[in-house]
Amino acid sequence: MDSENPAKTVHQSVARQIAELIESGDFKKGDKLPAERALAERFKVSRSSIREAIKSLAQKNLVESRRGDGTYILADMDADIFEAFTIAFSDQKKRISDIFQFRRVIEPEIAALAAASMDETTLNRLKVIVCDQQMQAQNGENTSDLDTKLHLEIAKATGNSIFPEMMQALERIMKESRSEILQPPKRQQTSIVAHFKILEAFENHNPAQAREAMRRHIDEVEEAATGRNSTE
Amino acid sequence: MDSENPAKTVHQSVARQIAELIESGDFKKGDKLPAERALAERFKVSRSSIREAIKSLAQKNLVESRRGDGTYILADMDADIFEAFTIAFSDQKKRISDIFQFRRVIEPEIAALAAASMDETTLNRLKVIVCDQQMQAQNGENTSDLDTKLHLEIAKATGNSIFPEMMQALERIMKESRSEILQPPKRQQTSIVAHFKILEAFENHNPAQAREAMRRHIDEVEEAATGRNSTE
DNA sequence: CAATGATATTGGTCAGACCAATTATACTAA
DNA sequence: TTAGTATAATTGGTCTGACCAATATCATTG
Repeated sequence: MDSENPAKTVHQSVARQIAELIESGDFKKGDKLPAERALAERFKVSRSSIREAIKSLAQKNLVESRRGDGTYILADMDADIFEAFTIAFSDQKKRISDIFQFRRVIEPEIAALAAASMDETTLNRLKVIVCDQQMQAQNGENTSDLDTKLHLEIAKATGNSIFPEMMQALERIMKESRSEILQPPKRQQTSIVAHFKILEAFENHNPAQAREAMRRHIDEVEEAATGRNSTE
Repeated sequence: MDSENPAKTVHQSVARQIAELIESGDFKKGDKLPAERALAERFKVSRSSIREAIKSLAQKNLVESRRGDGTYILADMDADIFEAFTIAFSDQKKRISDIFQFRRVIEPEIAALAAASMDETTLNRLKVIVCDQQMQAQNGENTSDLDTKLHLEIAKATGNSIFPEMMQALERIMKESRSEILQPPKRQQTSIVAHFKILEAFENHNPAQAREAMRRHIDEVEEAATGRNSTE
């Protein structure tokens, strides 16, 4: 990944060297790092560069500086360091969880409202979408577009134009957060099963059932998105 | 969250100021930030501090520095969310009943989330707002601005920035859609009483209570707005 | 032994200089 | 005129060395 690249700036190089020192066990969690001036001499660079390097590490929550005291190592750099260096977007992670919290609030209610005012033609349209999805999935294609479309159509089914428009806004936000979750086939199938359950609730004109089915669906999707591996 | 803390270092303060500049629209996405030397002069701090501030913003993927070129604004995440909702909402005028249906779905949940994560300083801020509202009402003034502010602050208290951004966008379309509902004094008082009940739920850290209090409040407001009596 | 106060050490900030990459400008040649 | 090129100006990256402010250390004192 990034363990072998030129490190085009000095502080990047230093940050990596410090991380390696920690990783190699020379320094461990809770220890105090050498003073900035000492590190500067040791690495033959200026104190500014040391400071910039430390700042990078601090931003990733790997170390913490205390004025007048020293800089301390927060994390044990086994798996942690890999995570910190590859993720590098703790804000992005927060954003994604925010999005799902929002969806968890809004979408079950949307499903309930849709169930309450569901008519046959609308239901048929939804069925077509899910069936297409099922077929695409069987062909190994990516079904995320249809997934988006389904959620949007459900929002439209509420009869309240605010809901679909909000869904589209949400879609835009998710795209910009570039989470772009590549669903493995198994996840896609799980998702489709959930969709059928939601359709079932619609067919029954049962808002409570729809709400619950959608809630579970969102939870499942979040689980898949937030990285709970998806190994097979 | 972090909008109100001392900023105990210079670069933290500067980073926040720059972030605010971006948020306020003085600088927008894709723009080039002023040169470090210019920023240093503008904020009356050394270039080192500017650099440290920019470094923390860069780590959050808010800006990106290119040597020999400049520092560019990648995104203001919250502005993106607000924009997405604004675009989605601003198509046409919404029916008032749709707006209230939407609020009935979203705001009780927001209140519940806020109650769950309520801290004392936030609660105090809310109390100040409602108290001001009470006083203004007694003077016969219109309190709708404070009302808006309260609902927004509650959304912020969830800690999820999507909610407040959405509320602001919603506020905009409400302003467009409604013909300036002049709340009669009696209605204002009813509203304020409801606000106090919501605060009570917050004080108890009771999400269910907060949800229910907000739900009733929205219903009352809708009743007033859609003209359902408000007789005396 | 506990409280106190001087001193040393540390991270934070500042100033000014130079380096290196990029852009903008002016000039030359086709 | 236009294309290409050398040159200057601007920008972020690095360095140096100094001082500030918070903290820790330790000798002094009661």
